[in-house]
Amino acid sequence: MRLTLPSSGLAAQPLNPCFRSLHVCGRTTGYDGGMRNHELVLSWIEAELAAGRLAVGQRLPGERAVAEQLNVSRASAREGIRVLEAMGVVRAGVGSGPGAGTVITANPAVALGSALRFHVASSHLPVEDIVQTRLLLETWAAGHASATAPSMETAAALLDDMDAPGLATAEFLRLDALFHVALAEAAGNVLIGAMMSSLRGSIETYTQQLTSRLPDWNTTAERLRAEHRAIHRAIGGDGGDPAVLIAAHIEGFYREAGL
Amino acid sequence: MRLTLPSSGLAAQPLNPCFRSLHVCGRTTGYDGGMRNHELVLSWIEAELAAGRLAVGQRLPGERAVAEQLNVSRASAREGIRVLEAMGVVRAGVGSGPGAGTVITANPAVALGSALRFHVASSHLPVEDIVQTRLLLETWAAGHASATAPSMETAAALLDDMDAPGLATAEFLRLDALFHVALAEAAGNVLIGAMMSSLRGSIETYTQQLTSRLPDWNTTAERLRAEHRAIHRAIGGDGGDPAVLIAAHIEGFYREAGL
DNA sequence: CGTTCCGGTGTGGTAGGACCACAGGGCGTG
DNA sequence: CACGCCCTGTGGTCCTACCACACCGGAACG
Repeated sequence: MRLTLPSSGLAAQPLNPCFRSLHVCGRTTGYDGGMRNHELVLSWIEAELAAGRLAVGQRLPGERAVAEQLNVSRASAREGIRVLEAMGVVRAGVGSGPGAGTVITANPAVALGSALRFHVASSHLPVEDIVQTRLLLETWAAGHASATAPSMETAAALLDDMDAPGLATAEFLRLDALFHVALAEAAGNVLIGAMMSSLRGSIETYTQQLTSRLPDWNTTAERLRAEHRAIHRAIGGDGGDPAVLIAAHIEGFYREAGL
Repeated sequence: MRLTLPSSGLAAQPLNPCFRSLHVCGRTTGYDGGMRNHELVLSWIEAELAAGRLAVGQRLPGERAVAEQLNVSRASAREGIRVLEAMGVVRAGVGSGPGAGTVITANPAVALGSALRFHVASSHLPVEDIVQTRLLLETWAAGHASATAPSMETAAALLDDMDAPGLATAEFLRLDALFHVALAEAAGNVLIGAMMSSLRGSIETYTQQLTSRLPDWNTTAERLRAEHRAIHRAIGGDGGDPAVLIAAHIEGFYREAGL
């Protein structure tokens, strides 16, 4: 239960490694607190990020440079960077010039999304829990959405797109998901927007399966369109409680699909 | 135990172009959809998980075995496994015997937690958003908590621990965090419990800084203890709305600290 | 017969070197 | 001036060889 090194708590287990053995595994300086080498990379980058020496949009030093700087092998540096990529903190690109190399990004949604998918796959995260959470987040977001938020225009455009005749079901659902995410973003909370985005992604296939259980898709789609318009109007201040409307909207869909 | 490759006929054929192109390096004519090799490992394990061939508690094949099976190098296999570890899907342990090797776990909280920390560090995730989200999740959880949930006993024990005289501030905060997480878990939603746990972890240092701005810690601690008891009683049905109480509890703390 | 010790074995962790595919940028040639 | 080739730096991959670790079974000892 080591609470040392508070600024970077990735190392949960001691896992006392091999590097303090005289000179073999490199880094004779020691004092890594039992951290594996790739975690060393993680905590270093976290510190650089927190100190402002690295910022979104900048490029990370090359893998070889990172490895040399931290006295680890390139493989260890790569492992750390790989984790960062999975967390949506960086984006790797080959070649040279702008856009190449490892660039710092800020995409919390990918981190949550992929992790959620895995835990759903391992049957330790019931889909009902995700749906329930989604309902909670969206209801809150609708209640706090600002009519003047830029994403509200995006939402309006998506509504028009969804009116296109002969739209395939999958395409409709995709636009639907984007619409809901746009609403969540209109509340101005980055975290909740990211969570909504991840949640929708992790239950996307599930939602598609649900549509096949509907009695008549066209009728449902028409109703969804109308409800979307009503929610959008309500956020604009045109009568009605957005939170109530969106809660009914979501619950109605799952109920009709036979939840 | 030999795991079989997801049928797909061409498993016998070199799935990896590494063997075609003069036996060097990967993916010349990739039929892997442009997927990097470590992503191949990820999708394979996800498939095995979804198919039930891998389950929580079981051990993953050794890194060397995974590498050979997917026709990738051990380094690539390790990168994939490292990502899984960061997502809380597996846990790596050296040595032999039970507990050693790469064991499948289910710990969504670590994934969200570490990712959140990084995005806070990169200044793309305001702490206020996290606090706001925490308030939302906890209020909901308190309103849906079951008095008979096992974690309610844990919560009660934590309350007693917090009554210990001469408790250090940091230790009190640690117990406090565990208490709130226990309450969230009592609502029975795995995802929300995991999110709460991550959120608390990612703002832990921030909370500790806040305490230094309080006029008198002892007074505040006494008030927090009383409020905790009241919330716990309310969930047990002993009068009062748990959601209202916990919302006031959280908001009160941040207000007193000068939010 | 029980106990202790020691090496074998399999696991993750690490290092280092090598090569490939890619994308620019600079320089040379037309 | 324009075109095209090579040089350079980047991530991506592979291989091989180690180390540290923890169990486990057989050998040696009391």
